[in-house]
Amino acid sequence: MTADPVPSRRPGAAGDPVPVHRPGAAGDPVPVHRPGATGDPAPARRSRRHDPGRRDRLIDATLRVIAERGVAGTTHREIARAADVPLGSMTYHFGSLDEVLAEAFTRHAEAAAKVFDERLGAATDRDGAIEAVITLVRDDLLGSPDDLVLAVELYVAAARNPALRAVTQGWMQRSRRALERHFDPTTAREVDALIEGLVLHSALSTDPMTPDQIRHAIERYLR
Amino acid sequence: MTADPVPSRRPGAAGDPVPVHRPGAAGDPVPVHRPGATGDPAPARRSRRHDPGRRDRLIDATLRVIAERGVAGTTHREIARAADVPLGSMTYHFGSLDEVLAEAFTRHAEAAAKVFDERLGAATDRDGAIEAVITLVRDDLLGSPDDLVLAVELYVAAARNPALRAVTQGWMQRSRRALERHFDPTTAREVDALIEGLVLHSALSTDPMTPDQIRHAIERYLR
DNA sequence: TGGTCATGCGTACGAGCGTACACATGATGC
DNA sequence: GCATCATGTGTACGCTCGTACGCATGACCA
Repeated sequence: MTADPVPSRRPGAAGDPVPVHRPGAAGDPVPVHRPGATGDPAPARRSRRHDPGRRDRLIDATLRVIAERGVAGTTHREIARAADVPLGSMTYHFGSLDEVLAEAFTRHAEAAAKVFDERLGAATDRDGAIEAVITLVRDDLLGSPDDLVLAVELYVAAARNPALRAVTQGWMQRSRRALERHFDPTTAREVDALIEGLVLHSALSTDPMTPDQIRHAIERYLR
Repeated sequence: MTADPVPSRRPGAAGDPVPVHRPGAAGDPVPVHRPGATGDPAPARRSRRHDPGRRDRLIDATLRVIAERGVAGTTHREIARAADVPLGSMTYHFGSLDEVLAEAFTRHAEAAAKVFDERLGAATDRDGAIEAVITLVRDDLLGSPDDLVLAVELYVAAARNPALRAVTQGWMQRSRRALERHFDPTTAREVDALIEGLVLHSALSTDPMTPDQIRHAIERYLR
């Protein structure tokens, strides 16, 4: 865990997006993966060269590992195992573990913000916006426990790592901005905080709030 | 990080509270500590036997380390260094690192709940209770950033560790109970969540809420 | 005061980590 | 079809971790 200078070596020194590799065949999902039905011993020697989209799959795998084992349990080896790629592939695609984490969290925050935008963008009046907020919390946020764990993990990681703090900031800003399309800035900020609290409490409570209770809390505040 | 069976060896096998050691001299704070003003080389050989209260100081040191480096950066060695005791002392007083963490968090939650009780216990009517909540959030929770970090760290640790989850549960329950002395259960729960969200947002925002904004949010909800 | 033994400490071990880097590999240009 | 060399992998290194355990130490009893 070091966020020092020098993003590390890596082939494509100057800023090209994907590490290197040429265009090649079209990017079908999961190019090779598990051999199919082989005996357990002898892990087999698969041709795995030229796998475009591997970097993306690595980030997906990272999010899965974080949700399952927490940031503390997220290692190069664990991610590589989850994505079924060799360990060396990690240092090839990413300069450091911090870089992987930051990119994974960025992607997650991006996706979450998108849901926020969509839900609230569909509303045309204030009542619709209130319904949208309720749906958002009840179905999207509380509906996927993995996302919830990811959020908490992101919070605590952000408390320590400035690069991640920027991600958290951006996320918060975007959700607040979405709320401001329907409510005044003060209300937006307060509702945002309320949502945060409701989600967190529900996530950690053995006696989680019911959908009706969620609805009640939000309506009480907004009406 | 293993929470398996067998709490480990340790001298006082059957359940005695403090590890072992006889009564001895009265428990003054910080029995020995740093030599005073010695040259850096040669760490000196201090007599350190018979140090009652060391276990307590280790837990205090643990909380300091967690606040400073996070749960992930909290190791036997780091705690021992912070408390200025030898590494071996850790395994002598605690069966495992998990045990240290659980005990530290329990103490922290206990202290936090006490503040909650005191603030709300002093209130005699509903308006007083609302003022108490505002003071609590503004001065006690947001006033000490360390506590705030500890809270978030506890949350994420609890998501993974069942023993810690009990601590979090107890804490939440106690703060809600305190609120219920002045508000109906539904309101109590919702206010509790609101507080959580306000604190979290303020903690992570580069643009933290002002005391007035805190007051506004709570009053809006409760009046 | 001197012997005894519970108390507390120094040190070492095996495991797992992030990262570096030499080399195998197979797509590309002739 | 073959030589070439960028692309991707296997492996090893140095480090820190949690934990175990043999032995030094000094408080207590006679």
